[in-house]
Amino acid sequence: MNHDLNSVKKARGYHHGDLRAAVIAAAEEVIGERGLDRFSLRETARRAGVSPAAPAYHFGDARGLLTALAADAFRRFGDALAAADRDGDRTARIRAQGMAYVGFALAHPAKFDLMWRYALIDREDADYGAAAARAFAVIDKAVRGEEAIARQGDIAVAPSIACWSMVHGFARLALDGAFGTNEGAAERAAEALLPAVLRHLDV
Amino acid sequence: MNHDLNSVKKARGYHHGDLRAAVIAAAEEVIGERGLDRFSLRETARRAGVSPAAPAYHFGDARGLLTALAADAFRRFGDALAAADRDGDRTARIRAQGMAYVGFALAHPAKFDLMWRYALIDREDADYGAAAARAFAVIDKAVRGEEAIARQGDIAVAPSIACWSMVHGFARLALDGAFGTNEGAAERAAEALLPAVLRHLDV
DNA sequence: TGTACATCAGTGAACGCGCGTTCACTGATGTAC
DNA sequence: TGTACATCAGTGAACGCGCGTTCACTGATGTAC
Repeated sequence: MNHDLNSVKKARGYHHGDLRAAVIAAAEEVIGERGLDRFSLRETARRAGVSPAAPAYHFGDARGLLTALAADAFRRFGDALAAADRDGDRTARIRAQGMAYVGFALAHPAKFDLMWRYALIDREDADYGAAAARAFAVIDKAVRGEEAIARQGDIAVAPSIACWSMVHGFARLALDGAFGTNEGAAERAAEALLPAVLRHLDV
Repeated sequence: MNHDLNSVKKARGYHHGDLRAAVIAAAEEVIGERGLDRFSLRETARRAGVSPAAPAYHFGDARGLLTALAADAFRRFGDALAAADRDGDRTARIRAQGMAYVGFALAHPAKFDLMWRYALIDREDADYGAAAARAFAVIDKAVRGEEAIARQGDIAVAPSIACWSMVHGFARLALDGAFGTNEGAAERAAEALLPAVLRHLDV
């Protein structure tokens, strides 16, 4: 267990062991602490304990690193949505997923920012695109159901987009302080307001 | 007519005439062309034809300028929402306003970004806060109606938040390329998809 | 099992950049008498 | 109406900063024989 951490700590010198993963983790730490707008590749390298040029070997440039991190974030996001899609009637499933959507955004604000900040990432990246598409597929499956998707295709996607829009908008507004800027205000708003808000979604 | 432009062009030298407005306009131009992430105070000063230190006289620092610009943007945004709130039944009014909401975001993407990017602005600024609050009040009035607001207060604000969340989320997703990244894809999505999406809002 | 050599995965110094802000200054304007 | 003087609204050079990237290099590892 904890193989990664050990290899990271021990294998000092020219060969790090798993620098790629270590740099991703460091980048996550940096944007988590300083916010996405103050991300820096040099600071990330510093935290990973390597020279400023080291990340380039694995990611090419800063954009490449952030794209990899965004893809990773989208995968975890999709997993969180899928995990929330448990048994129950359709309405309950959709609401549970909506709560999970907003919950992820509030728990990982900088990551959530990054996932959508196209100025900083390579939106043509296949890995990123696949992870993002999969997350939406999880929503679409809960809202329309697999048979309906197979039967209707993309034509009748409006209900899923409506659901997506509502939870995405709520999450963004909460993160952007629309429901208060005090410590924990967003979380309290999500708890107090989101269930009532989701009742106005008719799909 | 066109007094501003003339005074700007003629009054070269130590006294500009209306540098405050000129700097705001230049900043708007900069973020419109380069995107909010590449805003720069020096570039703004360059475009306004003044020294890099000039904006400080009116705005203190870069954050002060962006805050003033964001407040300005929120005022116009509120105006656009209010202008869309014409006669018709309640549902039609709400939908018209939703279209106006998304329309503004797509027409002024950088401004819309700025309005919510509080890493860059002073969220405690009274002018900004008032302009933002007024925009939401316009939505709330259309969704709940004036008497209901007076009667219920903030307790029953959920329908308005639901509406706000849905249109805000749709706008952000469209801007962030969720409906396609080609030229005009966001606009086409708004036209083709948004009316159908708004039908799933039950307030 | 030992050795030569290619390749991998880094180092760290250096480059040039544009940035936000400061500072001492000064030309233009407005006001009091 | 004229003049002294305070205040306003800028100038422009300079400072120091951290940044992303490049470059020549080198130690560690893996492979072929």
